[in-house]
Amino acid sequence: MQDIKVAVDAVVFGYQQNTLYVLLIQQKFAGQKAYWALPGGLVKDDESLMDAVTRELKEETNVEVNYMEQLYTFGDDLHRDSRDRVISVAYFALIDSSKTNIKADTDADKVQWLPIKEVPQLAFDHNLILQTAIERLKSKLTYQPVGFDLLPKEFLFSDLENLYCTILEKEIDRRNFRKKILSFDIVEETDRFAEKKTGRPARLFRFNSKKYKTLEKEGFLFEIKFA
Amino acid sequence: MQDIKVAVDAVVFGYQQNTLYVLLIQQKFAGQKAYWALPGGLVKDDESLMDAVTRELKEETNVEVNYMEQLYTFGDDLHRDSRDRVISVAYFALIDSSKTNIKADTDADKVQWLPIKEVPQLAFDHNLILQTAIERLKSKLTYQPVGFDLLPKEFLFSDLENLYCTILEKEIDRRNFRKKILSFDIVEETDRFAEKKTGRPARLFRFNSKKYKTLEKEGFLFEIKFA
DNA sequence: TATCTTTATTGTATTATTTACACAAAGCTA
DNA sequence: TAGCTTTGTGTAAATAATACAATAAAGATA
Repeated sequence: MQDIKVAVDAVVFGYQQNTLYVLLIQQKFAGQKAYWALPGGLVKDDESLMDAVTRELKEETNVEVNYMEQLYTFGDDLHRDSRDRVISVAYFALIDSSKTNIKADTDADKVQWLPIKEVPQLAFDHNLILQTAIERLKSKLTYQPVGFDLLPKEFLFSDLENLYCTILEKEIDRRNFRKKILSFDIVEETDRFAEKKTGRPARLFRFNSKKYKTLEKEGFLFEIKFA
Repeated sequence: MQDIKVAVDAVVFGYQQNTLYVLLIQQKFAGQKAYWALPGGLVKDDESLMDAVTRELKEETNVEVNYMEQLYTFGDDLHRDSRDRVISVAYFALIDSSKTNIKADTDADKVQWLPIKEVPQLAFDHNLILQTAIERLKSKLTYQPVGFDLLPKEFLFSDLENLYCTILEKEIDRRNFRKKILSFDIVEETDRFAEKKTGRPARLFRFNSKKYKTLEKEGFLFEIKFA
């Protein structure tokens, strides 16, 4: 008789002002050291993996994401959870964090966005899961238009550019970047402008995901590379 | 108390003479219709996922692979196995099938290589798993040098070219393909030639995986694209 | 109101990469 | 030795990537 438990965990990324954030929770158990951890939990017998992670996210953080995909299943370390044999199917998710109301702290739980550069030691093997997710994000940014899922519906070109610079940790030539993105014909300008304090007003742009899906079916490949 | 079983399944690809094969098994159970299936089985409480799939492969098919990576975890269809709730962590593997002695058929089991174009309806959701693996193979071929794991240590350039044509289902310009591969400097010629019946003798080549790993660390990217 | 500061926007020349394309070389056979 | 078969090779044209700097728009300031 097999005795292995199945959990799901979610790495939810948010982006704001040149900083990439990850969503973490802290559950308080009497007498135990409280580690920050990825949201997640055990899968119920009658729910799909995807439903399980969606439910846990909602329960623990009140967050509903823009984009989610399976990341990797962690089950090679037999003692990744010191109590039982638990394998975790980890998910990778993106959200426009500016529009999200994360759950307020309760007596039992805390929830927060933490810059990925400031993530401390997490529970279980969650640092490894996070690291895997960061690599996935970096590589996905270059071959799928997932960056838009981290931004508001209408955004500035400079925001998009900074998002790429920040996450990929590279310098980008602004002219070439803009030329490249616009050549894909999946980002369109709106007639609105950002409210800013200083400098020339910046136009707001919008990602046309319908158009992207159409082009994708026709064989179009999104791809961003840098020198 | 959770009641979900954890299985592993392996999609093992082999290649020979312009044909991509997958390794399948058939287990005979009294009174049941016998479907072909991917090799795999339940994970033991004290073994890693990777160990489990390696063990099952050895036991069921006697095969040891050149390359293996986790593919995807199938657990969204609650009835993918009609008996119990089972999630399956699927693996993707490559092998030089010419050098492999697969297990001989027994009273209980059959094992065979089947061309992917001739795969019938399989057990459980194994057709879906296979399809996912084929897509992974196609995409990996273009950005990692995994094709070599399907070929003998020493191979003809025309074999490599045909492998790409066959799997990607595309035409390739021989000169440009050769130029591209050689430009990576990870394939070296040997001083040996193939024994052939007809035509100009063809030189044998070898993939230098150490060199590839070195270059990879320095930031080199393998990439093959076609018009 | 002229000037300064700040950020947004745009184009071109150079270089590198990708593509298209055809004929000679080597061995075998008749 | 003529013909068949498969291997092996180079160049020109087209396309894509890169490097690079001046102008536009608005508000702040003198």
